[in-house]
Amino acid sequence: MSQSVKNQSIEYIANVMKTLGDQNRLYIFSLLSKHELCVCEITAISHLSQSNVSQHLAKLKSAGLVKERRDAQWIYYSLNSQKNPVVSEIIKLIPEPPENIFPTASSGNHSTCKF
Amino acid sequence: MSQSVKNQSIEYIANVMKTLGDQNRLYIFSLLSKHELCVCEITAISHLSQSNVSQHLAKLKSAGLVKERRDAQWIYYSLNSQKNPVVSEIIKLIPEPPENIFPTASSGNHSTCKF
DNA sequence: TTAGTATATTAGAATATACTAATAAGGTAA
DNA sequence: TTACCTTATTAGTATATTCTAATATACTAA
Repeated sequence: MSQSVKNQSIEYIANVMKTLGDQNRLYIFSLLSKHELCVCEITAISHLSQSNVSQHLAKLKSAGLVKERRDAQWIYYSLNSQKNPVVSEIIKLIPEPPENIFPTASSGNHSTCKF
Repeated sequence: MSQSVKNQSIEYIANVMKTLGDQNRLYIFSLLSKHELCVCEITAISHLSQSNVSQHLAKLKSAGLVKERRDAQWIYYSLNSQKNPVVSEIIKLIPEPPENIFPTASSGNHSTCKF
């Protein structure tokens, strides 16, 4: 914890809590705590609609909790742990998703998104 | 951390986050992290209505975050740190309220609630 | 008992949220 | 270019939330 979490304003912490206070968003956050994932992978794992996943990711991003990286058609999301000290503290609070729900390396070549 | 926070279900953690994802409730939670307070004290410090404070406290209690203790007319609320391992983890995330907003011991004799 | 104080509950209005369906936008590859 | 894939955005609906105002409940003390 290089920069103290406690230096954040209560307004910001409340916004983080509100953002993660939705079951589906917290679940997406927990997925990203284990692996960087593209939107279609999250959509497949979560059984939410693509539109819904996209909207949840936008809120997570707006709260400074995730970052994105484009690779061809795919946009990969991951937690913003490096820049945001709150993220690593939150990770300690949430249960880890089972590893077997994630696509395997062999299935993840993205010739087409079949997840 | 005698009992691990990570053993809690993601549904429960989401509900805790949702409960604390309101600025006013998070503020009340932060007040209680420093002092046990009765409803009229919280009402005075927070500048919220008595009804509103009561409703927020009911939600905090329903989420297992606070407990109450009656003393004559007054009901004192405090954090449920002993029974709920999540509480002490959350405390680490939130900024501390300034000490000078709390009623002093001399003003707190409750001959009438003048806070 | 009655009056007064502290807290909880209810009803209702205004606002915010999550979701679906449809469409737009950005990129790839033939 | 066109067809296709991935992601984002928009509009609209259903539901949830926060707050105020009014009232009810619980306790104390005269």
